Amino acid sequence: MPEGPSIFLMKEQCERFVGQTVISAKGNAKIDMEYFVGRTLQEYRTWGKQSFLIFGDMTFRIHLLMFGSFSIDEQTKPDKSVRLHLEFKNGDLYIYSCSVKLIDSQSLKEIDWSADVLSDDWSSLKARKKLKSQPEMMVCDALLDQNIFSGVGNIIKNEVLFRIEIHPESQLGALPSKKLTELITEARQYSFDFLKWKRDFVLKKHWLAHTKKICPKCGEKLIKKYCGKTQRRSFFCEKDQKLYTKTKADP
DNA sequence: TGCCATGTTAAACT
DNA sequence: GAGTTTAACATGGC
Repeated sequence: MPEGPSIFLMKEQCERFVGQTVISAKGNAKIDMEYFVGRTLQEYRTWGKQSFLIFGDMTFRIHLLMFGSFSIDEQTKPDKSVRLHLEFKNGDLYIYSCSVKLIDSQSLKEIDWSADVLSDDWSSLKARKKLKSQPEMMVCDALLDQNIFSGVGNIIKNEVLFRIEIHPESQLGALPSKKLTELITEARQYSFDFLKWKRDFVLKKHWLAHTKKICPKCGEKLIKKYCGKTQRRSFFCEKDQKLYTKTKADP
């Protein structure tokens, strides 16, 4: 469920609750549910994989982590597993196995909204600056860095690197300028492709590298390796994806 | 049954 | 204290 585009789709479905007043708030999230009863959902905003339900001074911050899910109107899981259930006049929102935090709405101002790859405010220039400032960093880690590419997850990472033919363990500082541009452009572009395919329930069949065994370009075996500081699995083709490194490997 | 995975955070270490 | 490693959490599919 939860890479940025999935959260974006969730927002689309939840926007019907904006302007609505909470009739009841329940669930096993460790927060003061009563605070929201009688209050109106003023805005529903997302930043990468995070969702913000804004109620005046306070905001629910929801993160679906790896296994989170939601449903609208119909409770789809056992009652005790509902993390958050908001009842509105025009429907019900149920959210499961996620992280729910209550935050001060003021803190939203500190978020760099331009880092969200799906946002209209996305700034490729800022992304470039952030990437430039960490030349030692591996591209596989950079793509998963939510401060740089908010919303990008492991699937998008693998597909982007395959598309632009860069080895996941390449270092940012060693990338030619043109490749750096491709990295930034494609991180956003693939996220929109992901969104489109996810909307039509055809995402998986468009995967070229992620979870695949054979390279669709050259037919060679794909490598599966846990790369970088993030130690997330990477699927890549040693033949088609070039390794750019500046510093020598271990002495 | 056991393992793994679209993710993050906090505690426990060096 | 900084930086790093480990553990924890939660669910569904193979």
